[in-house]
Amino acid sequence: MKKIRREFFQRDPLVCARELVGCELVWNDCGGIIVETEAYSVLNDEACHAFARPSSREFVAERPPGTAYVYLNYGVHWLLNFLVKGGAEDGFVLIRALEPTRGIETMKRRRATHLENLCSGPGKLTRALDLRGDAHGLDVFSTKSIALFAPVDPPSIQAGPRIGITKAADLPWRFIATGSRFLSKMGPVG
DNA sequence: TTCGTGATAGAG
DNA sequence: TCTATCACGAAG
Repeated sequence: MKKIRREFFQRDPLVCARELVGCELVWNDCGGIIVETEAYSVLNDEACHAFARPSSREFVAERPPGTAYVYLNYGVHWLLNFLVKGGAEDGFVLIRALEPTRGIETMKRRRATHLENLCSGPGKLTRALDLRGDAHGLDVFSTKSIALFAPVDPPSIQAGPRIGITKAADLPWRFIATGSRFLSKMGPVG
């Protein structure tokens, strides 16, 4: 496992989203292999926060690529994204599911459920990791508590439409590790 | 299928 | 102030 570099996030959101699948995400003592992501672009993507939110556009302008963008959804769930900028387009990658690898017992204590269900959703994984709003704005490349590692053997990846959104729902901007048992929705591409 | 929950933005 | 909206999950 090799730590990924900042240049990783200086490409198109779609490329970043695709290549983050297979990477290991570590938050303090817990973590897992990313098996599902979604790309969001600040350009012409109505589903992206930056489309309608000035504070989000400001975040994009002021922060370096690789910054964690964490927000509360539906008043209940924290969702983890990474800022992508410096390529042809700026955007975000939403982390949607993990295959748990580290701190599994700790995560199970937080989320009393079996392994396949532990991090199989964007709100579930932040809960399992105990990652909350105070992680918002942390730079992956200068913060000890958060880290990303590149895979030794990149997995086979499939693309499909994003989940749970109403705007621009037709774009195939969701990426999954083929055949993973740890996805937010089952089936090849949801 | 429903419903809770809270930050945000834009209207009044 | 108030209200609509939102990339979800769990119970039932």
